[in-house]
Amino acid sequence: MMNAKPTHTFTNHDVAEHLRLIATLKEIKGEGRFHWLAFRNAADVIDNLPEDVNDIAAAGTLTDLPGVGKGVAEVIEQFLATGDSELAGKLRSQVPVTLVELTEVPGLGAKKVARLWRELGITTLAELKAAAEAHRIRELKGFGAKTEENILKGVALLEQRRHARTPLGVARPQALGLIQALREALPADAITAIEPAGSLRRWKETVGDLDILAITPDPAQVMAAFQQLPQVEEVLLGGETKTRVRLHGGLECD
DNA sequence: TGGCGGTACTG
DNA sequence: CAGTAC
DNA sequence: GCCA
Repeated sequence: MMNAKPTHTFTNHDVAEHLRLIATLKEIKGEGRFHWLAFRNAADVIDNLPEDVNDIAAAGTLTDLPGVGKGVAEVIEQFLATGDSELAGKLRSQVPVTLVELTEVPGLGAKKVARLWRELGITTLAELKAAAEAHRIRELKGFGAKTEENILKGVALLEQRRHARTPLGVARPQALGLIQALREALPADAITAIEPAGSLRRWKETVGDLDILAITPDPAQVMAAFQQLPQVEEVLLGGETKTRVRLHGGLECD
C-alpha cells in the first residue's frame, strides 16, 4: 500500500462549518459572548483562506493564523483527523444540535432559541412550527402574537429557501446590475465605494439573499435612490443607513 | 491582564 | 429595554 | 477564546 491516506479529506469550508457549529452551540448554551465569537471569527478566517488548511496543520503553523490560538487549533487538528472534535462532542451532549437550525429562522437568535427549548421543549423546526400554530409560543413572557406570526413566516421562508436557494450565477449578475443602476441614478461623488458583500462576496455557490455595501458621504440619498430602483418590488425596511427590499422575483437585498 | 464594533430596528 | 441582525 |  502507498503511504496511508486519510479516509476522508476535509475542506477549509468543512472546518469552518465545524467551528461555526461549536460557536452556535456555545452561544445557545449561554456562554459569554467572546467565548463563542472567537470560534465564529476563526471560522470566517478559515473559510476565506487561500491555502489548504490541511497543509497548514501539517506544518504545525495553525496558530500563526489570525484568530486561531491554542484552543481553536486543537479543535481544527482533531477535526481534520477524525471529522469531529472533543469540544463539539461535549457540547452536543449538553445542547441538542437540532437547535442550530432554529437559529436560522430570521428573528430567532440563540437567546430565544434557548428559551423555546428550555421552556417549551422545542428542538426542531417541525416542533417550532407546530407550537406556533397551536399558539403556544405567545404564552412565553416576551413572546407575543406578533412574534408567533413572524416565526411562522420565518419557518415558511426557510422551508422554501431550503429548496430554492439562488445560484450564484443568477444572484451575482443581479447584484452587479443593482450596483450599476445605483451608480447611474446618482452623481459620481455620491458613492465613494460600493460592492457586493455577504455570501455574494464569499462566492458561495448559492445565496439566500443579496448584500450590498456602500460607502457614501450622504447615506440618505443612497437609501432613497436604492428604494426607487425599478428592480425593487417592495421596501421591507427603510432606515437611514440600512434598507432591505424585495426584488422582482422574490430575492431580498440589503 | 484587559479589550474585543457600533448601530439600527423590532417587539 | 432586550434581542437580533448587519 | 484570541491578541496586544
